[in-house]
Amino acid sequence: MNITQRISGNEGKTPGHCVSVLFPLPLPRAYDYICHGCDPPAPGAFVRAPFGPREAIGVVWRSAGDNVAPEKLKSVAGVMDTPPLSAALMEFIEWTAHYTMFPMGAILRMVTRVSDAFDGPRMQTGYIANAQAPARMTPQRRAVLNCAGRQPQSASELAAAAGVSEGVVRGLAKAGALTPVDVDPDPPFEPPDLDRAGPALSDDQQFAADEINKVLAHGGHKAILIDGVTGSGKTEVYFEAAARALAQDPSSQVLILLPEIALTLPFLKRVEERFGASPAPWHSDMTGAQRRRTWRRVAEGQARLVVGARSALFLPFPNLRLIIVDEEHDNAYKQEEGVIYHARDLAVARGSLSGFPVILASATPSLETVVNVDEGRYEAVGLPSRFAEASMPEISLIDMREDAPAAGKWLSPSLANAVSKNLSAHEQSLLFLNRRGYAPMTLCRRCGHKMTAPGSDTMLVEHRFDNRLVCHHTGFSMPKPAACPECNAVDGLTPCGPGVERIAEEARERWPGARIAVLSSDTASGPGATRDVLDAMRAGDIDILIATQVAAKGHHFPNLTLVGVVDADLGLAGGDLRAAERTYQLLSQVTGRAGRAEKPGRALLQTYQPQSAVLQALASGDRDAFLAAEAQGRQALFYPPYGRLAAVTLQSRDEAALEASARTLRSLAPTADGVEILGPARTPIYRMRGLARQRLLVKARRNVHIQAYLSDWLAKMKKSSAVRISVDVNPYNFL
DNA sequence: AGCACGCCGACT
DNA sequence: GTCGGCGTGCTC
Repeated sequence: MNITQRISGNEGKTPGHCVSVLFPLPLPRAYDYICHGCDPPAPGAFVRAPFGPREAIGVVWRSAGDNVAPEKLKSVAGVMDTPPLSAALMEFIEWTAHYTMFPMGAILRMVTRVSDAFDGPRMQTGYIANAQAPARMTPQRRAVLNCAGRQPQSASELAAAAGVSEGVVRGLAKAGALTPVDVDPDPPFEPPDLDRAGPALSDDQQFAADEINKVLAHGGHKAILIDGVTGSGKTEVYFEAAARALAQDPSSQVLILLPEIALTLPFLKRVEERFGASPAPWHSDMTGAQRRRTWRRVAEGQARLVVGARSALFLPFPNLRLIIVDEEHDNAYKQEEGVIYHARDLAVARGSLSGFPVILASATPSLETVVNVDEGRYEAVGLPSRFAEASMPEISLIDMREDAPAAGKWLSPSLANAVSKNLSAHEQSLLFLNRRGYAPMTLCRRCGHKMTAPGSDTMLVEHRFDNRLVCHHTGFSMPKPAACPECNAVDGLTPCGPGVERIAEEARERWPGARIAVLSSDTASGPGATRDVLDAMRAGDIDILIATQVAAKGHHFPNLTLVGVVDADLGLAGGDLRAAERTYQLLSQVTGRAGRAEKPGRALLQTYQPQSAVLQALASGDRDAFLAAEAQGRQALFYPPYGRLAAVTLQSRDEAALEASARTLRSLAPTADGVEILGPARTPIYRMRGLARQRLLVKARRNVHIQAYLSDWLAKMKKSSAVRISVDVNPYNFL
């Protein structure tokens, strides 16, 4: 991504006792206020200010907003004691707003979202031991006193530890035998231990770490790719970089970004082992209190090492000095709801704005990143070999046209034989199919009706485990009906195609004695069950694991020697510009699960298009040739990263109005050098939740400021509430 | 995002 | 005659 697209100067000088305040609301600019008497708070300060009929919390912004008659200005109501936002973060907010074309306040809202961060620390009462014995001693009281120490514990903690009720604790406090103290409900994070030596590194790892150290020592911004196959030890290398960045400055902070799904307890444990302290976590299923703790401690600069999912980019770091983006190619970094952004791209922008390095790590780097390396904008260090002599799996293709499964079955004879052999050798197999549920489509044998979600052109997927039909796009679900809702034929509804549950059914039939488990993100019994399956797999208590991509990300199974990909062509079907690249990345990651130190693994890919470039590249292991061919194809068409792309999507309940608006919008498009408009066309999934959608694509040369073009264009369109228009700069999802 | 204002349907 | 539905528009 190109970060030379700077924000046009907003150089307005703030008048003496005026400040402008940006609110975390979807508003494009700041509003001006007076500070009567008091010194105006500095930019970055959190303030309360009247806003319309209510009061809101906002941030003092650098420049005054547009001119409003001074007598109309309201007064700032008060300054919060929350630490102010750093100038670097404010600049990042402005840059992100311009880049994504979302209002500045909407970006600030991502920083502020932590609901009760402003309530301040509501102190809790903790108890510590003192020398005074209570007048009356009881066994319960003795138990509590034995548990109390110099570290304050809450009444409930002490009571639980002593196995008594809280009343006993309170009684002791009243009797003076326990001293109550105020305890911050958000305990500080343990500081990382920077004197702790890291693990011994291999020669390759040491070389890579040294190269990165040179960049860190030099200072300033640089993006560095750590390019290494699965198991080559990228993590240890970037841990060294994190340690170095933390040691350079006692207040510096480091952020490790992971795709949500890879942010697991085992990863946090690895960080803890390396740094002797658990990092501050940030991910979507933290409780309100956990989020507040991380947010506050980051804002204070107390949390120095943060491990988080993409939204951690918007934590209020006062002195962020390094970002590491692990699995940088992962499309989960693209936020598709609310403010649409790509966390990898924003991470690089953040580093560029603040002058610190950004490390990208991947075994299958994105074409964007590879091209940035080739063109000299990014550095790269390679980790060519697997650590501990583990070898790469041998990958072969199964041509399904010649090696066809029996009718109603999905496993070819070759793949089935390979699994059988593995079973008798007491080695584990993984059957991979990136499709949740039992069957991806349900249709009526009598009338041909396809089951779709209400108001949507999305297929309902049968989940036999809980006997429901589920929409994977809208979240809609219903019990599987007995009769076709269209023609009322009983027993006409037929599951079509395979999902993991159906492959499991076939496997259980075929290998009745084998220990078989299914793993997908919606495993009915919840996330605990997922962990149990993963543990069982690692422990060797499962013979055949049938899984979606959840098993591909960040897990290592030591006794897994065979990976069978049930449908290697699946990801190619949609045909968007990144389909081949995505397929390569996913299948390369899955097949990389096979193999261990002493014995190379095997991977078999079932395909109907064995000649396709992706599958040939996977079979030959020639990643760089594949990337080169892919790059050439994109370059010829000026597709990203050789050109810019933006999607303009219109949506409405009213199809006629939608079509008319789309045509009008098209006709208003300014002609500009190096800009091409494609469409309008219906989106591939035309209706979603009752809204019909049309899309225009803007394809521009790299030197075009596509945001400026888009805002000129969209400003000409009078906005209506019936047809909503949204922009996605650099889209990844074309559904 | 809230919250008020405003203009059309079914109630005491 | 009023209560209230949520479309539209503003917030220094």
